[in-house]
Amino acid sequence: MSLKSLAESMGLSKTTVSRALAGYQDVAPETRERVRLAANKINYRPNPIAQRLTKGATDTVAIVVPSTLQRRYEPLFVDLAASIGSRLAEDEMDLILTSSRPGEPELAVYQRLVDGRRADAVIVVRLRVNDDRVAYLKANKLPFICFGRTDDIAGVAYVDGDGFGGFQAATRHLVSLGHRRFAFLGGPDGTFSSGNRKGGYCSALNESGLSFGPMLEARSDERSGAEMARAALGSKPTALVCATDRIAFGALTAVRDAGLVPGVDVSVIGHDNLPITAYTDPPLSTMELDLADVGIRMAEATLALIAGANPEDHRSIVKVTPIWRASVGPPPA
Amino acid sequence: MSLKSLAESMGLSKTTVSRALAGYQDVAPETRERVRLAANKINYRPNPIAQRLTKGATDTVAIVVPSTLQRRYEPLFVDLAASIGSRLAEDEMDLILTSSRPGEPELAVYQRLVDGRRADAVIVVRLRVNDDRVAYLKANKLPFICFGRTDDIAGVAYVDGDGFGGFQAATRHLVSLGHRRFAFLGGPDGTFSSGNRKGGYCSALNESGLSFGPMLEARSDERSGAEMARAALGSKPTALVCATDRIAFGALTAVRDAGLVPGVDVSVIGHDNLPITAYTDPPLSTMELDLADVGIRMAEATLALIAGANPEDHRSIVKVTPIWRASVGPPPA
DNA sequence: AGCTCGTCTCAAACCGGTTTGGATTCAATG
DNA sequence: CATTGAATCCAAACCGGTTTGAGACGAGCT
Repeated sequence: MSLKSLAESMGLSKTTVSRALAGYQDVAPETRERVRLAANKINYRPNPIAQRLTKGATDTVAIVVPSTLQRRYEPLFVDLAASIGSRLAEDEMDLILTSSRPGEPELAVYQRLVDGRRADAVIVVRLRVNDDRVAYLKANKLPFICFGRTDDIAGVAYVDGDGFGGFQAATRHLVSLGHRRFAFLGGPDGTFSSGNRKGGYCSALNESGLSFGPMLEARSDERSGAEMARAALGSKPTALVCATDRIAFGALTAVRDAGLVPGVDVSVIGHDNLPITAYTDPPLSTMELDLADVGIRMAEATLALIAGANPEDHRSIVKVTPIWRASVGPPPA
Repeated sequence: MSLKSLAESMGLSKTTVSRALAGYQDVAPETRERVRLAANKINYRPNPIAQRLTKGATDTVAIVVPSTLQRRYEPLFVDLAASIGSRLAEDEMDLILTSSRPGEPELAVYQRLVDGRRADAVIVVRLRVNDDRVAYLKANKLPFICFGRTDDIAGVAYVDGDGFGGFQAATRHLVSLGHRRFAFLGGPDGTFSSGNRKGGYCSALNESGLSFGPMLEARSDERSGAEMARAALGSKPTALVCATDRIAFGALTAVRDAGLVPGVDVSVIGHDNLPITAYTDPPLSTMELDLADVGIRMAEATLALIAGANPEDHRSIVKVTPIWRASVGPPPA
């Protein structure tokens, strides 16, 4: 079971057995092979805890579930986490999932991670424009990587979807279909992604000389989507560009409630390509970001950071692809 | 930083400092207090890895993301995991998220956990009637707890939603509304939860002397829900009882595609109370299971198991509450 | 004074690995 | 034959804690 007992049973020292298994050259090839066979036979695996103690590392990366006051519901979070985790596992690293206790501020989780020395690096999601978590981690020199960007990106590594490009392309397409009156329904004010998506939206309207129309911001759930849509419909837009699918779901409801037909009277597009988008009435246009790809990139960047890489060398922007469905059509005549 | 340096800086031995912080009585009260203050001042935290090494435990619980060949999308998984994790954190335990690598059988993940000695206990979700993971964990004596039940529950601990009770109550209600022709759209054949829900459905129909109607089983996603509904509509049911919300979403689409009005011509009910259910057209009736509660129960059971408790003493069934919305109404005249 | 007992403290061993710095053996070299 | 050096192997130290077993000291008792 233990290195010691294995060594004793072979009449060798712990040192030799350890080095044999690690493949060092200063062990006779014949001995190396003998040790390997014996280790294999009893299915020996070095105790990871002991290895970590000597290495002085935890071989662990933490990902923090964003806390929301309400229900946490983050449908795509697992996809991302699972992808990160399975890439990390290839390097014998564990991914731990941490979340704030009820009522506890989110930053407290990061504090626990820092001074409990429970992880070699942290993954931060749902970035805000001005993010205290980023500042805290930077100050405490714990390597971290963001899913999403933030305002002060000096010295930070990130992987992000190209929200700007996605929303720009989508909005251009709506313009080309003939839409002239738009509204943007965004996520929470401070989140970077929502601002970024809004940027792409504005940019496309700008180049066509069209006015931005109402640009609202609230929570990124269905309820808030419905409320924003209700407010926006006052200015008779023919297209609602929504920062997330959940907002778009709410918008669909509001459009119907106003006696209008989504996809005919008012076009709606979201972002995330949740599986259900293909099954709403009408099916929702949306944008897709390959989270498996994002996860792998994040995991690899994390490994590099732990190895001492410069965070600024580990940034990437992943393409966002619009998916057109019946919730978008030409504006009514 | 380390116990040793703290001890030296105070002119005490490691032993005394360690015992003082642990609150042993054989340290002079005055010394104990002095040590506590000094430790506090430099914000000392014992290195968890070192503690684990002596304790011979990993202080870690693993939860395995169920692998599906397709996209993993498990919208409520995070809610459960976050709840488990935050309860475990209160006892200084970490929750690690593991998932199979692409193409790897799910059981391999459990094997890695067992012989890599990376966790003190495992959480198993998405139980199958006949579950090789359960058998494997039992055989290898790694404590585990299931979210859901399985066929051979001897020696296993579980927390599960009362799918039987929920579907029974819901079906009774449909009967009382006047429905007489039903269909059940289930999840994958081998999953316990789907079978259990079907059981509740059958039981309610049985007691009213009604026939079960078509009972289908396939994947629990929207697409498969649509296909099953299409097939079931052949026998002109007035109510579709669906094992999950995602199946129900697909069913709503199929009903509309057949030129029928959901909630008027055909009632539909799902299970999970995904946030979007309140925003479909019509809003979807569903059933709710309090996952925060489930998570806490599971975490506490896990802690007990690790402490050596008998698994069979740690089983609970959590209430499932139907939520009635416009997708359910009386049958057409 | 000699003994016992309680109180407080600490050196050393241990957990299970890795790494350092020899030690031993033997063949090749001068 | 003495030296050098390569090839092997290993004892001991280390990572940072916890626990065991014992020692030092003073008070209380005979």
